[in-house]
Amino acid sequence: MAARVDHEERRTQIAEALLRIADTQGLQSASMRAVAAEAGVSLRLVQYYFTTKEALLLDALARLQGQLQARMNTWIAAAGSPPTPRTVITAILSCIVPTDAESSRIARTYNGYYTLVLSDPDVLEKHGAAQPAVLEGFLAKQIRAAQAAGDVAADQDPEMTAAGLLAMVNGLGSSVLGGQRSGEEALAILTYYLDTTLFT
Amino acid sequence: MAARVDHEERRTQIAEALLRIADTQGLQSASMRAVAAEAGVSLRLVQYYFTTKEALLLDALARLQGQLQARMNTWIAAAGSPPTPRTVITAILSCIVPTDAESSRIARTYNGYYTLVLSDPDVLEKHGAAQPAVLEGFLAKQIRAAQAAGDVAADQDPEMTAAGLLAMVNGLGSSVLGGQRSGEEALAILTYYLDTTLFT
DNA sequence: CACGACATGATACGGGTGTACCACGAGAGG
DNA sequence: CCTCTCGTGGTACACCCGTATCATGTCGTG
Repeated sequence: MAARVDHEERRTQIAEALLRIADTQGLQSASMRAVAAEAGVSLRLVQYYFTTKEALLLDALARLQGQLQARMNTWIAAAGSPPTPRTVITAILSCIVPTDAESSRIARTYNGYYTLVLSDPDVLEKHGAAQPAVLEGFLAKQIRAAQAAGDVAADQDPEMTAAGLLAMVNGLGSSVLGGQRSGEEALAILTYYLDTTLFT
Repeated sequence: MAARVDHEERRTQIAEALLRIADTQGLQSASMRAVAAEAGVSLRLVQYYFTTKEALLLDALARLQGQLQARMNTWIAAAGSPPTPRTVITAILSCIVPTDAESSRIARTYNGYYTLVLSDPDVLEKHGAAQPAVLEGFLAKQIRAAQAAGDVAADQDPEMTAAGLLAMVNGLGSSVLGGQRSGEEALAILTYYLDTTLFT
């Protein structure tokens, strides 16, 4: 009944099902059985390809991270060629705000993982990369470049500004997910800040 | 065995136990049984004073909101007399950032409720007040007053600025809870922004 | 051709969850 | 004094969870 099968393909299929459930019903609803049903396989198979639930969650998180990274690259590339620090900064921040289906999905799911980490910080250690810190560093570097190009006032501290900016985008995302405002409104608030007080 | 008893007192005792668990173990760990044990009463009593779990959650949320409101009032009062728009704005935003035990507790618990709302938006409707919107309005009013006092540049849009500011504080709180930085660092980022680019 | 590893199915186990039900003692109202 | 309601305890029910176990069919390999 069972020929040799591509493990990676199956793992992708199952992990994607997990992410789909996390998007539509929240990460807390992503039980082994629910994932199995969503992926169209038996519960046993989920256990077979990811021995434990934690392993499944960690694997799916890595994929989610990759998806966000890919989205950022796309947005940066689409922002203009050649890319200037200003367009890169705008692209990075704008592509996080949940304005379309994909960014909403990513934001929702990331939030689920965030809550998970809050209740069990060990997960964060088992999962190697500390993505927010490196993103923040990258953003700070771009701000510094923008200062060199004269697009940002020279007396702005790049690290402080990057941290504040990322926090703001994150908070805007939360408000959209919570239904307080639309994605477009959130994007408008971000753009207003960028054009009015960050860039000269 | 049971004399007539003060219902409100018992309800407070139980709801506070719920909030204590939400702080230390996360809202998802606040089961009926866990709350009963924490409050030192039997499971039956939790059912008796709050018929359903949803009612308990809603009641505790209202109390949490009251606590945050009280904290804000205290901080505003402590910020200086007479209060100027500038000190009020600084106080409101600073008292949200999780720098001490109480603000950490409030932030953590609010985040738990936020996640709950994401997976079941009906809860938000049953619970009347939309606190973020009114807080944002109040902040916008203070910014407008600060503009009149010459503390904020006149060409800043008060609503946009208030929304961005609140989002930033919210995002900073998340980063602290997630262990990305300390409360002091977050407060420093906020203060830097306030003193360097919001206030003249 | 046979054997052993791989892939899959069905199901059981122990535990946790919210809610419902039944019983019973103590005090208040007639 | 009797009765009835209030406060409380204990426990049962139905369901969901993650994980473990056993069985079985199919293939690649010797």
